[in-house]
Amino acid sequence: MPLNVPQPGQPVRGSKSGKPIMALFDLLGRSWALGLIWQLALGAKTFRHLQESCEMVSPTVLNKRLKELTASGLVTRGENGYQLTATGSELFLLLEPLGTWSKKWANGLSAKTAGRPPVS
Amino acid sequence: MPLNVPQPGQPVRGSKSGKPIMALFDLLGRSWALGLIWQLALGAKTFRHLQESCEMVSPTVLNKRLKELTASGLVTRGENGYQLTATGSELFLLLEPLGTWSKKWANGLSAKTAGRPPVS
DNA sequence: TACAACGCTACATATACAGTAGCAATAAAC
DNA sequence: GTTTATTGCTACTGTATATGTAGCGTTGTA
Repeated sequence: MPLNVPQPGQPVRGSKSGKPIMALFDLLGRSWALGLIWQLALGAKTFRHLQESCEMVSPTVLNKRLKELTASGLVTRGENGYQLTATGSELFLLLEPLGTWSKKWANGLSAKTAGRPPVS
Repeated sequence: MPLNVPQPGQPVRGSKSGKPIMALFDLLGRSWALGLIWQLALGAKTFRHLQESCEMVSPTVLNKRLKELTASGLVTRGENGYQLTATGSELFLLLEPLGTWSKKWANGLSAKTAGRPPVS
């Protein structure tokens, strides 16, 4: 079972060039990768706890993602389970603004689809 | 062919709650979604031009992603082809920092794997 | 020695994506 | 008016990726 972690410098899914941003997008563009980082940012969690907080993730994929994220230096394994590395936390800081943005986005969308006025 | 666009408020892949951030992660965590936004941020492009700049995307998926992103209000179709909406550009602004971060990340990784010192 | 929690692995099934071919529509050129 | 070119797709097949469920081996606890 090859791990096939997208690594900057070599071709990745969606790019022959291997530009870092493409490698990153490949890594993050896999099911539950972003969600995992989000969950782990809340604190260290065990494998089973991650399964619970991510209700719909299969152990197969969870294990795969964790290995990939570990190989990419974003996640590590401490005493309390899996947790973000310094690099991982750094990435999370960049992702964090998406949280509030997504709420605005949600309001705008529901306003369109349901005819409700947007909440500012 | 149902479109199945992740929409905040209803269950999405990876979350029964339908929290906006989860819907967003579902949307962005599909192959080429992030890459497309990145490409379109450089300017409006036609379907074929997108195919070229995204060398490894199949027309099937490209069409699907474009429809999803359009339904999500991030992309629209103008005279010069597909382009980001105001909302889409807003999202891109949040994603942009990932570009420079990914380079640092790449350096850190190659330093580990190849024994080279990290470039600061 | 029973029990419970943990970190997985195995397997079957379903969904998503890649890769290639080609069609219908539009436009311009001959 | 019929070639030729470009565009925006759709259809189809094969492969990769993800889900869903069951359960094994290990570790700790009582």
